[in-house]
Amino acid sequence: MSDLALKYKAPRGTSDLVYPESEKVEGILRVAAAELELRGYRRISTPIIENTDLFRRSIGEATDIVAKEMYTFEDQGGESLTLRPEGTAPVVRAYLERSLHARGLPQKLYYLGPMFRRERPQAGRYRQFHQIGAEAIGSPDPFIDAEIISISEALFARLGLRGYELVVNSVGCRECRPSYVRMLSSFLEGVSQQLCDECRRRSRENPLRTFDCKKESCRQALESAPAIGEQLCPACREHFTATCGHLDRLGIRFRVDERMVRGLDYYTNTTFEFQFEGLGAQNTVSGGGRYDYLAEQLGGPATPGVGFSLGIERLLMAVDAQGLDPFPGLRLDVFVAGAPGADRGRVLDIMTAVRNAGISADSDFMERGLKAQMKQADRLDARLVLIVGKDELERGEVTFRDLDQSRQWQVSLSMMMSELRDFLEGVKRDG
RNA sequence: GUGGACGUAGCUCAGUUGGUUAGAGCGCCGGGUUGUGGCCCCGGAGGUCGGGGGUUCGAGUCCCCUCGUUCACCCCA
Repeated sequence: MSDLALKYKAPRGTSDLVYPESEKVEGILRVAAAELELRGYRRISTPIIENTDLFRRSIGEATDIVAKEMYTFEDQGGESLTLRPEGTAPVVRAYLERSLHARGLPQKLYYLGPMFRRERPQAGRYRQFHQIGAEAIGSPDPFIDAEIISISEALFARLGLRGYELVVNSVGCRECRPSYVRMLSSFLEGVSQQLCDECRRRSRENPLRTFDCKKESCRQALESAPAIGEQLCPACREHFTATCGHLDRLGIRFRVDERMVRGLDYYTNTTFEFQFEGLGAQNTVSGGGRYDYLAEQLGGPATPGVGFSLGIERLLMAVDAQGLDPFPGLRLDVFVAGAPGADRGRVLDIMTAVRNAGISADSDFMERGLKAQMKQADRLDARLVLIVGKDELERGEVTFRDLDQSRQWQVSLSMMMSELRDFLEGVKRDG
């Protein structure tokens, strides 16, 4: 295969997840799901494709995601479908479509799976990436904002992660945000001479975005820009204060950054991000916020909601960067090796018996010699090798070989299964 | 979409001012042990030097194009 240029490769920005990394990811997802379920969140799986309009309406026509990053296609029936670029809109759509409100409020749902955005890949950014996220739909209570925020924090703690910062902000509601944006716009007009071209464009199209310009000149020009905190209406201010208070009560450290902007249009009130050190330019591992008008925008009744989503690849980058290895790869319990002269059928019988007892077992499928089989067992990191040879079979025994200790002993076939169980229990107890 | 860096065996990389059979380590396969892994020794397989074009007597080495990877911008998980 190496003499020909490979014809097919994973599409740009996508990748294959192969063991042991696949097992590590599986482990992380299990812990994440456990943290969610611990808090009463239930799993929801929505389709990977949705009607294109769902995303246009919810995320916002002017956002980069909708304007240039969606994988959109027309199916044979002429319907415009899009590979989901994010998880919240589909969940809210499902909530409305399936009348989940009838099952009690709030509906606490979590999801897990691939998302698609057509961007230029770079560290921590892929065209197909994976998120685990949760939505609490139906409650305006700041307690639930704090709960949503706390989930990522709990997961990071479980994985032993450090070196991150939680940044929170409030972007107000449909009453106070527009007047703030107008105020900011007129401020930006005043300083437009000092802004870069990019920021001048942003001042027109999405004034809040000027805050994330990295150029020193722009940052200086924005020093005296009006802050949203002072412009929030009393209700929003109260909501934000309460949310922060609840975070304090939960013992979660955070920083309020009134200039933090998030990319989706549907956010209201609370927004937040967990940013990590040492991950390169894409350092937001988890983020989210409140979206109190989203349900109505999708044609449903006014329904408040809050949620977050967390990037699995970025989480994994952080885990690796910090040298953590919370989920080592799978280990095989038993390798059944056939020594020369042994009936391979008997080897198969033994392997099958072991597997039927719920103990993982593998054997040789390359018709190799014993030496090569031992090597294979070592490579599979087997806890134990059962050597089945002519001598053993004549005596009605098998040889047990402990690869870690380099010890071996004989066991009669009748005692094999119980000896096996004892051995495995022993190694597992000793670690 | 824009910019930079890089593309030599499965992996990590060497390859002198262009010089003619393209190397190493690791990995893989086999042997050294008539039935035994990890260490050691020996052998083997595996590369049209990303692809195409050009310059040259001669190009992995120079030039152009192209594809890919990667980092950054934009933006976001």
